Amino acid sequence: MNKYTPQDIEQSWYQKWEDSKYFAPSGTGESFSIAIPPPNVTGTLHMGHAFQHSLVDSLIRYKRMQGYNTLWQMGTDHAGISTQMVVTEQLAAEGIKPSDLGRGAFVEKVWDWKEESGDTISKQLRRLGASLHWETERFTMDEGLSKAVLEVFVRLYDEGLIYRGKRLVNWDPVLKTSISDLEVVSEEESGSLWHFRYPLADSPGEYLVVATTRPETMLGDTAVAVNPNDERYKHLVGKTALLPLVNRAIPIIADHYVDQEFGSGCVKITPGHDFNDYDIGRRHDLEIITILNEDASINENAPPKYRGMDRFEARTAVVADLDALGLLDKIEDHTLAVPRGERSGVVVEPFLSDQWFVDIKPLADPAIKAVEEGDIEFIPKNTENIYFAWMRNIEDWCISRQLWWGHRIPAWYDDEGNFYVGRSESEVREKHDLPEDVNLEQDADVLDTWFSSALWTFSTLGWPDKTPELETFHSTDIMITGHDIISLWVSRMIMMTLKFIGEVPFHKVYIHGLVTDADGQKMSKSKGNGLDPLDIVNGISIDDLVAKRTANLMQPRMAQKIEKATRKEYPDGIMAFGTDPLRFTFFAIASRTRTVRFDLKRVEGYRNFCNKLWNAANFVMTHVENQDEDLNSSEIQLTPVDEWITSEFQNVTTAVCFAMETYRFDLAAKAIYEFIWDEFCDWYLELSKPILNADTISDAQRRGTRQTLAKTMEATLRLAHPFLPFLTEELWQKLPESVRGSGETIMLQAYPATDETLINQVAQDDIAWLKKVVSGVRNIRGEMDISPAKEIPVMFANGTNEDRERLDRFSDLLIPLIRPEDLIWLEPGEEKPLAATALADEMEILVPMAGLIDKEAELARLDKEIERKQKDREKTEKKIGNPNFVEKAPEEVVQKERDKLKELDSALEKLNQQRMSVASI
RNA sequence: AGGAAUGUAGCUCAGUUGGUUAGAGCAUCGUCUCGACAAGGCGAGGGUCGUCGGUUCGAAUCCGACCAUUCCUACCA
Repeated sequence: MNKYTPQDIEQSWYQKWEDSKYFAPSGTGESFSIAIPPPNVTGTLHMGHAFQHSLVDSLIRYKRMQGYNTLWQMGTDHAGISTQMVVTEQLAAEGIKPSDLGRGAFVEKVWDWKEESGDTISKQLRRLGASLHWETERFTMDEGLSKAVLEVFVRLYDEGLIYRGKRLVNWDPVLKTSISDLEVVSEEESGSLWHFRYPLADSPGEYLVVATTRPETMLGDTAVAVNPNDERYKHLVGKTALLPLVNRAIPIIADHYVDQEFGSGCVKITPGHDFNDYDIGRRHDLEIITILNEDASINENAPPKYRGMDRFEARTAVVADLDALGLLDKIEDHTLAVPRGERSGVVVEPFLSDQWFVDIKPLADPAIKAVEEGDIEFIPKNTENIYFAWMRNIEDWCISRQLWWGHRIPAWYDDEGNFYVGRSESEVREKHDLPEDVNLEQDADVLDTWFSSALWTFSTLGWPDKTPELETFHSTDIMITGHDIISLWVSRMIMMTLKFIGEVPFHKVYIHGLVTDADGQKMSKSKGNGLDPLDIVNGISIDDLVAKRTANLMQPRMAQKIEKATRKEYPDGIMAFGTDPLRFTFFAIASRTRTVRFDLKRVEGYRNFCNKLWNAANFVMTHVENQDEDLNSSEIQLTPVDEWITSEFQNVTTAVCFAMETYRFDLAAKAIYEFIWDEFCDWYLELSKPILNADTISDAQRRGTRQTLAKTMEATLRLAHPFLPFLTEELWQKLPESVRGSGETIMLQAYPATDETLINQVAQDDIAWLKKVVSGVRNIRGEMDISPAKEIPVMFANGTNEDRERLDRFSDLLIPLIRPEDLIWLEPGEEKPLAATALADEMEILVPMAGLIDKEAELARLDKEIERKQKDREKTEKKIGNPNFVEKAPEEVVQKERDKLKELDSALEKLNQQRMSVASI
């Protein structure tokens, strides 16, 4: 076998698995299903996706091998805003505006783009080894899912849970659509606080001072508010101010919302352009004036001078004009949270418009209850707080978007502005008895993408039809996603699924941490610190990486900085690590923390681990190839070494299964790593060599070890398969059929299960003893700088009968590991030579000093050991000396301490004696 | 402002229901080409478990306060 090169072995297996339809549900056994959090159909895979889907894939493979009827349902969503943006930008590059094309042609273009780029993400998922069921792949805009969306909309409307209304919404003036609260990101930015003087209408010369961060909105002011308890302004409540520039008389009102401490204590009220002001406006029945157009330019409700100006242009003009009138009191520096559209990056405006809403309370209440009562369990538990916090303060959901790409709202308007909701125009006509000569126009808006995603678990299974798939696989078992998705999607799925299916969409929600770079920084395009998972799999040159990170930047001036940082961090680019090492890294870092730092050093470490497994398999192969006679023989005798590794295999199997049942992917990975490297490779393979090679070993024992070697290797590959699918398949296929059976693929073999009868404490104790002896000698060699090649005399003294018996029994195994000149058992009373000493419990291991050992070095080594034991002894003695401890602690704990003290005393005595004799030279 | 989380070796993290000599990987130091593996073997060093209190016979683990860091929600116009 040649070197481990992941690229060579990973490419072909996936194709074979998929062609053989191994990912499809088996149709037998208890069902286990997971719905993929639908990636954007035109998007690309980022580290978060790769992390998430690796976790899911391990679970699915684990359950599939355990015999469950598994379904990992594939699908993508249409990502309304971002997809429309991408296509709009592409058209802009050709000098085409969407309005030039018209709605129908534009939507055609989007479908073209979907066809063109839609398989990127699928290819990427395949490269990661994701065992998704592709044959039933769904898309939120496909016919079936669109039917589900229609059905849900109409039913909710008929029940009065969807309504249309004029409300203040977050408005993106570039995309010219409403967006949800969750699509708005507010970050602190430095700005100014302008203080303006508003003259009082009835008292010439007197004025109020109001402060604002958005001067241009004053054009839409309809009141000034003060706190009712504010002594400074009490006398003004009920009076009128004269709005400068506009010359509108506006009332001075009292409202508890006003903070007396902030600014002047007077607040200008603009109900048309501020959410808080809107609420105040409703409380006080104020006029609502909209002064902006859809693109955030000033409209005809403002004085002629400002009409047509952009909002920021108007800001400057308003400030200048007020200053000229002597009404600018002062300007202060002020940091404020500026709301920007997540997609467009522009400042979002509160904007009054006609929108469709879901009356959310009736849906939210049962959804809250489902989690409270444990029908849905969040993992880790505390992430349910995010859910509860959102759900308990939930506001009606604005579901309409002023876009062309998406599910068009199924409402039709007649010429009088009456609207009718139904599954189609003809249904509407029939239902409302509208003859053909009544003109009907469908609502131009589309639905929020999350409206269709909310139906995901059941719409992908065929709803509204009653399909066998729905029957078998719903509710799904678990949803694995990030914490930012809880409000966006998880909550909406729970609400919609409870409403329409009457069951939960999933029983568990596993929330994974956010993948950051090695410094804990969120990966982002603008920071230029993002990694493409496939670049780690396939490798990338430094020039390509720099090009990728600096292309299409929103702030092109960052390019230089990004390039410098990138060249510093990856001077040679990224080497091709392969999928398995990348996946294993994801499992290893999937602990219960909020953020997981991703460090390529870890991938390198797990690549080394894969290499280790590869080489171990290589070794096993040389001992099982063409050995069918031995492998098939029933005349075998198992040595304690074989019984021990078999016993250890049961332990690791228990640990991995427990970890998977509790979604501790990190602990599963750790258990596998330690078993393979620290037990199987470091000890078992080494111990098997003398058995397989020595003449003194019986044929039956040799066969026993050969079979154990083969069986353990084969079972270990199955144990590791959900985590390292490609490597394990490759190695498993190489094993002879007499070892692995005649199955076609490892991914459909049975997952190992613990066999309690194979746990062998005696064998484990034997090997623990053997390890102690070997480690003792190795320690002396290492500390004394004795070459491993040099054969040294090794003596044993003061041992028990059991020690002596074990020494006899295991000397053949010990010899190759410790390379002694000879092994000598000293009888009690027999004189001990001056020697370096190690202890294996009671037994002393002696390496005579003559010509080998440096006196000072040995004294130092002994002192270190004595000091360590002395410290431990003091602690133990103190415990036992405490009458409260002896009285109150459980008997077994006290006894343990007593035994420990005895052992330490005996060890110390030996070490001190040894020290004296060495010192006396 | 409200809510939450985290603080363990130089770095990144494990540490189940309180009882281990507090562990691992990476990094560091020493050493070795011994027929699976230098992407390796063997050996070693490195920690007052953020600080101070409390509960307990016993605390990294439970409770409180404080300090530090991070995130989320709502924002003061």
